[in-house]
This record gives sequence, C-alpha cells and structure tokens, in this order.
Amino acid sequence: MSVTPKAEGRHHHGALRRALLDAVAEIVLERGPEAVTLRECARRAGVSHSAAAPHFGDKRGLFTAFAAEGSRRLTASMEAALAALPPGADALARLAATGRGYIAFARANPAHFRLMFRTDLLDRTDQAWRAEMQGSFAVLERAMAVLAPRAGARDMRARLALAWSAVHGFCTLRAEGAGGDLWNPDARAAETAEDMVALLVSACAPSPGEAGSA
Amino acid sequence: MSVTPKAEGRHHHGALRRALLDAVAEIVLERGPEAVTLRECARRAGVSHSAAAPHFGDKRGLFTAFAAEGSRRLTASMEAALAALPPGADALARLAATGRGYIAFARANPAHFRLMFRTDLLDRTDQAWRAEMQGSFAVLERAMAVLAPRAGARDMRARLALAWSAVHGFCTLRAEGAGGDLWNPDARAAETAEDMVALLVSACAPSPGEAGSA
DNA sequence: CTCATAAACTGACCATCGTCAAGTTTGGAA
DNA sequence: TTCCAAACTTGACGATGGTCAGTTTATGAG
Repeated sequence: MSVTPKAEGRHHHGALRRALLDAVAEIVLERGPEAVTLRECARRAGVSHSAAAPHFGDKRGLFTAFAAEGSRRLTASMEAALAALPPGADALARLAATGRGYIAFARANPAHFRLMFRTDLLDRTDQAWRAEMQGSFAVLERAMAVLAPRAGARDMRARLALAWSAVHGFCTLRAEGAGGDLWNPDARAAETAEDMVALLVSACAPSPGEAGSA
Repeated sequence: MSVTPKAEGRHHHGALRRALLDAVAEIVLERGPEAVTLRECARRAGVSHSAAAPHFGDKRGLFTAFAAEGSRRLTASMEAALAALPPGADALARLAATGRGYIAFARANPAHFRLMFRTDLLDRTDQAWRAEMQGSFAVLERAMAVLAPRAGARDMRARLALAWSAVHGFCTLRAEGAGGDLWNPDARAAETAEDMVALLVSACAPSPGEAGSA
C-alpha cells in the first residue's frame, strides 16, 4: 500500500528507487519472498519492467539494496533500544536492550528481515551491503564485549553465538510462521520474547566463577 | 552427484521420486534454494521436463515433499542423539542431546534445512508434511516437558522459545553463511555449538527457586 | 530563451521457467 | 494373450529476467 506509483503522464517517476523498494516489501508481506518479481515491482510503481535496471542493475541488485536497507534499520533499532535505557544501565541491561531492539526490528520490518538473510538472493560482494551488515554485527559484538571483557575467546564466541542465535532464531521462526500457536497471538509473542530475553541475558552473564567485573 | 539418472533407452525411470529429491538437494548445495528448477531437476534425473508432475504435482509439491523428508530426518537425528545417551541420563542431558541432534541434522542436511522452513515455498495444507513437522516439534516439546514439569505455562513457553530459537538460529545463521568467520572453520563451529548448548541448557534449567525435581 | 548533454524510461527480443493437454510406452492384472 | 492404469514424453502457452537500441525528460551552460 505504501508504494507510490508514477504520476499519470509524467515520464520521470522522481522517487523510483524508493517506490521499488517499497514494492518489494509489499509483495513479501502479501505473498512471500518467492513471489517478488522485477516486473511486479515495476507494475506497482507504475513504470515499465526494465525501469529498475538503471537503479539496481538486476534483480539481485534490488534484493541486495533492500537487504542493505534492512541492515541499516536493524542497526538503528538496536541503537534506539540502547539509547532508551536509563543513564546508568549496566552491561546486562544493555545486552537485553540490544536483543529487544533486534526483535523489535524484525517485528516492525518482517519483509526486510525475511529477505536480508537469504544469502542466495544477494550479491555478497556488494560493498554497501557489506558495510551495513558489519555495522549491525558491530552492535551485537559491542553488546557482548561490554558484558564479559575478561572472558576467553572461546567462551566469548559461545556467548555471542547463543545471544545472536537465540534472538535471530526467535525472529526467524516467528517471521516464517513456524512455531505454530507458540507465539501467534501478538500479545503472547511480546510476552514470550520478553521472558526469553531475560532468560537469555542470565545465561550470558558472567558465570559465578569470574568476578562480576565492570 | 548422488542423483541417479534414468538408464539409457528405458522409458520408466524406476526411482524417479528419489532421484528428483536428490536433485533438489544437489542444486541447493551447488547454487542455493533459489536456483532449484523443476526442469533442472528433471535434467539431472535424465527425464523430460514435466516428468515430475505424476509424482509431486507441481513445484510446490516437490518442495513440500522435500521438506517433509527433512522433518523426518530431523526427528530421527534428535531421537538418535537421545538414544545414544547413557541409561540414567537426567533431564538436562536429554535436553542437551536433543539440541545436539537438531544441530547435527542441520549440519548433515544443509539443503533440507535451508528449504524446510521457507514457508512461502511449501504447501502448508499438505497432510504428510504437517504430520512430519508435528513429529519433530513433539520431540522438542518432550525435551522441555521432562525438564520443568511444574513450571507455569508462561515460563514453559519462554524456555521452549529460548531453546528452540537458539538452536534453530544457530543452524540458520550457519547454513546461510551469515556470522562470517564466527563459526566458519568446521572444528571451531563444532566447539562453539557444544559450548553454546551447554550455556543454553543451564539457562533452561529450573531456576534456583523451584526445587530441582525429577 | 535555446540548446546540448546526461539521466530516466520504453519497447522489443531471447532464453528459460512452470503448467497444461494431449500422446506414447510400460508393467501388471485378468 | 488382452487390456488398463500409471509412468513418462512431447509440444505449446503465458510469464519472467536480462539486454539493448531508441525515445523522452530534466538539467545546466550559453
């Protein structure tokens, strides 16, 4: 619904790039990622089927740009959650906020989320995309680094894997509609996510052995 | 490489169903899920382009059958990990084994794993597929149920969500090649998975408050 | 205002895809 | 043997993605 078609009679669209990205999101929501078609995107934007080429190159380019936009929003969502924290929030609270930001992004942008990790649809060599992805990843790593500055590399990896995997898996299962009625009603999903992040944070906390540093 | 082409001259293939499913796996491994084509599968099986129809109906039918096979293998992998446990293994060990079985499946069958959760490619009304999925889910639920028989429904949901999400997310990120060098070398991936499951199990264990019941 | 150049977009082309509606072969039951 | 149902082939249809030459519009220099 959000895609802005070209004004009747005008030759230039004016914001075709944006309109095409919106069309991608729209189609993913309506009929799934598989149904996204260059021609259908063009149709919704009110332009001919090859109008996308100058902007994105080919279909892969369109998807990659869409995924890059997703990464940017993901980073912003996590950083917003961190910024909303009270000033003196500790490391555990920051980790939890990062996780909530991740989940909030996936919930608010299901189309982006479903597409951005389908690596077979993306041009992994695209520089803009790589930069955005690394930006998102850096936020995750920072959230973990601040938590356990003295942990060993291997333990650090395990905790990062657990945190990222749990949050990512939750969003994936939810976005793909797996999990059935486990988290279908929205209210229940939010509550489950909240509880899950709490459990998760306690699991990532420094184990009793290592002093509760920084 | 595993797909068996039709014998020269023969009209009947004899095992076309299996050959087509093998072709799907082969193509997913080589070029990703997006590259799977009915015609390409038929080509590899050495039959004509529409030979799949009697067996699977349409493309969606082929994918759904492939996903159902994946679910069956997933269930088997988890049950095998449980069966390999020493006789007196406790609830936590059973939970960890289920998780390891899940991860082992995804590692041994990356093509199945990547396809079976892409709900937009599947016929969700297919009865055989639904039955297999529920079978897999039942194993997960059983692993959690045995762990915290007295926990509240909400807490139970959170733990199931955490366990399933973490393991699933780990497999997804790994299968899609996200996570970069976090778990790329195989040895490191195995070790990370092992550590992660250990962390995860401790997070799902009954909290100190509730007695460590049977 | 006029005009030239760059960008945006159109329309037609080809190979490929999924599906359908015929035919043809095969294996097995009667 | 005869015959049928299932397995497979063939050929055709509309739709898709990628490409390219050509046309229209916007922009900026004079």
